[in-house]
Amino acid sequence: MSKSEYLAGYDPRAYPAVAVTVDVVALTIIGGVLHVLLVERGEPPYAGRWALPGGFIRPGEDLDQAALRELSEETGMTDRVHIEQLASYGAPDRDPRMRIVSVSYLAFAPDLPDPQAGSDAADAAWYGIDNLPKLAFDHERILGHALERARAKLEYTPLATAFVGETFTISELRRVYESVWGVPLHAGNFHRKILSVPGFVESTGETTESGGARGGPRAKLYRAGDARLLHPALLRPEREEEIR
Amino acid sequence: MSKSEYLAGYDPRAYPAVAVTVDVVALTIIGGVLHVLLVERGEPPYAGRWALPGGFIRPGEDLDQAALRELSEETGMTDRVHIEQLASYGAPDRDPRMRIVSVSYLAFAPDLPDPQAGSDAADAAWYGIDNLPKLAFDHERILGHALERARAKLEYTPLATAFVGETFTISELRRVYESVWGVPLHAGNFHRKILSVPGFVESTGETTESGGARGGPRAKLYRAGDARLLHPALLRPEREEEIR
DNA sequence: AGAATAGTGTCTATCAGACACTATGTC
DNA sequence: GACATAGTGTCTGATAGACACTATTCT
Repeated sequence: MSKSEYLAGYDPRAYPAVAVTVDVVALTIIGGVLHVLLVERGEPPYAGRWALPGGFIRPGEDLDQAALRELSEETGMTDRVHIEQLASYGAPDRDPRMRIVSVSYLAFAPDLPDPQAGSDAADAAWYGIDNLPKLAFDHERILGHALERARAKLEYTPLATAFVGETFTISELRRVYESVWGVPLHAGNFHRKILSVPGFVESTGETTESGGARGGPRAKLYRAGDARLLHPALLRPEREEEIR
Repeated sequence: MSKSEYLAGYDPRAYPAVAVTVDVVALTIIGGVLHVLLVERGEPPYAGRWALPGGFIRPGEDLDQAALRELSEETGMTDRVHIEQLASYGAPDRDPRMRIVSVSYLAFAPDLPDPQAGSDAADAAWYGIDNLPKLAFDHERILGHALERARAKLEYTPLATAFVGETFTISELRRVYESVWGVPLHAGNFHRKILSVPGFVESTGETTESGGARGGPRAKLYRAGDARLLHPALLRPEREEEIR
């Protein structure tokens, strides 16, 4: 069959159906450690294995809507949730049931409630990023890509404010960066840097009710500013190993 | 129907089929101007309208493979082509025929041959980025996202070397940046900056056969180095308007 | 000769990071 | 009192960008 015949006669409806799913990498910070939301699968394939929450898109539903729905089914949250699309995965054998193309999403939220298991999941829980179980499908790869994206976006967008409350201190913001990047940052320099980026944070004029748990003065409170990009960016410390 | 019943009974095969396509934003530089590959649609919907090259994924084919196939059908090129995935688009009404989720790809190549129209396309041509026709579907949106991604990736990856030949001069590389970013750059500072980024380019020891068309000394030739990330990055000049 | 280009020298304002220090709070 | 934290001062090395200049090659 020539290329022309192949193309002219190609009709997707003549082939086995393709299904499209969304998989959500939902991140939050618990006790200073980055956590990801996982569900324990109740049905084959991979029954009993942990996986990213996700599911099939429904008729009339846009991809973003599907991701937000899947997330709210597990967490109940729809407010103050930042969600954005990541990559899509379509290896022919990535799901043993049928051809499935999955669109992955990244979500961030502050102090999330305990997750609720959906009916297709036996359980749902937040897992510390350094304490992950083996995941179903190609979800480890998806999670890896999502983490790298999250780390990079902290550098040049005000994304970190999505991990904290409506108002926050500079130290709280610093702990977000430290948790996601996994490196300690210099408190003094970080403080100055944040305040020097136009539109990143704006002062509320208030301070915390009391000092820190282990002492220290009351900290000034800030809220997210109107910047969509940070300029100059907050660059991660040198990562020589990633360059080549 | 409760959430549980809905989820437990949900079977994608019970719903109208979803089709998955790939759409490729292929960029090259012709005469110092960034160009994008477009095809003129031969069949409804949008017959006669220009669109991004693309098509349905085939059984057994990964997404990346599908994108490369679509690109080679129009250009005949498979070598020295950089291709990478961008976003996916799945608005329920983005194609009038049926539910179609499209995965977009970005491709770059140097001095491409004239495009060949596939049988599903009436024509194929390179369009200057400032001289585009009205596009079919949501392809203007896809193209906009692709351009922004390409511009950003020039900053922190050696992607520019994908637009030039195997060996190139620093000036050729500068013209890539100027074409894609659409701004003039300072030749002297650019030169020094490129050579200061470890692994971006490496000298071949050769020079051009002759000086430039309008005079000037022979330029040293370089080839792409082994860096995957540029550090420090080559930042675009200030873009105040994009920050908020 | 005149013009354009390759490549280098140099200066300045800015910035990241190191270090130090004060003030304020908790235990 | 001991200790941790918030926030600021200051210094240094690196860098981006402006400007200048020389050498080379084309028309």
